[in-house]
Amino acid sequence: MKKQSAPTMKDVAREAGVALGTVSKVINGIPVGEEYRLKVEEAIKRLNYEVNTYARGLKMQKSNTVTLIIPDALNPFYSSFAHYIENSLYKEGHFMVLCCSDGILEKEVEYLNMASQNQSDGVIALTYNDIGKYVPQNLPLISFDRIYSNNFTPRVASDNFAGGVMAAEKLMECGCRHPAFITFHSPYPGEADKRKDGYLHACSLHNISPIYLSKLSSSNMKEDIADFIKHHRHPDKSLDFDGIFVNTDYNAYLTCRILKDMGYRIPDDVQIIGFDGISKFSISDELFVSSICQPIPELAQTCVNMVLSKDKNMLPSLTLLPVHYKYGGTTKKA
Amino acid sequence: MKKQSAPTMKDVAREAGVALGTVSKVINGIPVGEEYRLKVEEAIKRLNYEVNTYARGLKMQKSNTVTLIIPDALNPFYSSFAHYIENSLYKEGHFMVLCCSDGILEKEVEYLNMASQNQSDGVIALTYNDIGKYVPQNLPLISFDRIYSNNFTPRVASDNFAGGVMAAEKLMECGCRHPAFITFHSPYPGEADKRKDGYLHACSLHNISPIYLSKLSSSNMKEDIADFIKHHRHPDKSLDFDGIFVNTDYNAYLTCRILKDMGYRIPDDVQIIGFDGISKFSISDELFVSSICQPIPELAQTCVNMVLSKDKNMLPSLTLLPVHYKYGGTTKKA
DNA sequence: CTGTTAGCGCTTTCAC
DNA sequence: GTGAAAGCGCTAACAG
Repeated sequence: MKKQSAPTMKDVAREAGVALGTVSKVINGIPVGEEYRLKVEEAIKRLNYEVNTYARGLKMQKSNTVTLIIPDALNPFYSSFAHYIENSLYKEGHFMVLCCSDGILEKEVEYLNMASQNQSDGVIALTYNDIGKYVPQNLPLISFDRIYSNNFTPRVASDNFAGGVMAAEKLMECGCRHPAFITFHSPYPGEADKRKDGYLHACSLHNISPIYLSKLSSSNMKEDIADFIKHHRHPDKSLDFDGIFVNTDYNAYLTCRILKDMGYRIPDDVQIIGFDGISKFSISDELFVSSICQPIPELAQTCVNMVLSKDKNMLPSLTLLPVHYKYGGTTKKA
Repeated sequence: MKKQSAPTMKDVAREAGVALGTVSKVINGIPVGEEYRLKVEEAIKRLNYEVNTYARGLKMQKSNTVTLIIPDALNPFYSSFAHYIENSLYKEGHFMVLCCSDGILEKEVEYLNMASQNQSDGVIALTYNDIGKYVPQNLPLISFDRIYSNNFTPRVASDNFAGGVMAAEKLMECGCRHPAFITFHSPYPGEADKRKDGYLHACSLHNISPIYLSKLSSSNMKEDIADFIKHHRHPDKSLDFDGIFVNTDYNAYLTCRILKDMGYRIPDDVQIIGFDGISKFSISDELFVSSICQPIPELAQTCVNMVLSKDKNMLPSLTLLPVHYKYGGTTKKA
């Protein structure tokens, strides 16, 4: 019976007529006599040999694998992020283990432990919860946006404050005089909260203090938005606002729908700017709403660079990348 | 200096005062004296011990890891599929290595080799290319939709033929008398081609032979669609068709846009049915177009069951899951 | 520069 | 029942 399993280094050594160590050297690019190298390379090709990464991982205590934890891969922001993380990792010769936590702390912790025991070279996490105290020792972790209670995990995020400012200025530039603001945020603090701060800051520079709705994310955001609008609607149907900055494209889209259902025209009666930059089908270049776009590919690349970086002690504790405005049909053209 | 790396089985054995093999047995659920078991379990807890999956993988030749190859994680169909694959895998105690191939054959082959050398327990592939002859031996592979030239890889797909039939019947039920058909397909044969067959079959039962556009996927599908429509438009603006089945939601959405831009009303002038069942933001339940929906969670579960199945020789070579129609605003309500 | 060898942490005989 | 010991395939230190 023929040998069932994949050829090993030993097989290559026998085939090439050299010692085991020599094969290892050839594979790892350590200088070796020309003729030896050729013999080994031929044998490798002949046997279709591939190094067993488990044996190597066991020896080297590393795996060429990085774990990405996101809430889910349905939300287009998360899945795009995963896509670009994979791309960047691939360029660096690493593979991505993708974990969808559903935002459940227990799952996040379980994935973290798995990453540790599986010798993941690191973890990039985009979580709802504070996993600060559950991070295994010696497991490099980079956080997207969320700040963890260990106060230690380097964070990468978009410049949300600047994005908020940008949203306010764009709305005014497009003729808004009464900007409003809607946000549904998570109970845990993150950079995303700064969208609001930037917006309010920019408004205050114009001596405006916008009306706003600020609540925790929930399942009845639609009703909350509708209530907010009704609360600011006069008997003659006029509104207290002529523009709204909404903290995510999805919420902005909901807001649009509700306003349209009430008979308002977008952007004529109310202009809307969202945040994220999600395009329809994720592959067209058509946004759901005018938006402050996060630079997802660059955010991903930055996370990858950091998680693979050699001297983890030299990593900046916070890295903020610039956002940009993109027209998406819910603002007036300049 | 304290021990840096994670505790090993040896540490547990020392801590518990038992032999190495005993610890292994406890961990693997092999019967062991009650008092020994307790001692070991305590020691494990005390040291916060976790098995090193690389050592185990090296020994066992398996990794609790399954590789998923998709073209990208931007397209919502692919990313949803990835999401549910991950979910199903997690339930079975496995992890998912996600690979985005960009539809490039070389990358697909490279990922396949990686999966083999990384001792992936199997691969689920949704690819553009025919990777049939590059599949490493002994690597369990399940194909989504695509048929490979090795004629050997079990396939899982939606019942596309039934979906085509369903689309035709739904259009007629909604009052269409002149159904048309638009498809942009890949150069490689897959179950998805049957959407057309089913549609034409159902039409022929009604003694109709629909006009249609059938081309290879490309970057200028928009123009192709526009040309097709113009070709079937009369001087009085009337059209040769009053309903179109388009082979994907994305293409259906493009078709909608083009028709609207030309001044036609959807669904009043033309009804449109797509295929896939993609919802806006992937998380709302609002479709882009009325659609024949693929049962993504079930497809994923089926792929996972098959790739992890014990007797690979008993796997059906083709498994077709039922689709269903869902209203999405581009058809008339019954 | 080459070949030999000792483990990496684990599972699994095989004696006891 | 338990414990000792032999590897899984690889790397790296060391001797030749």
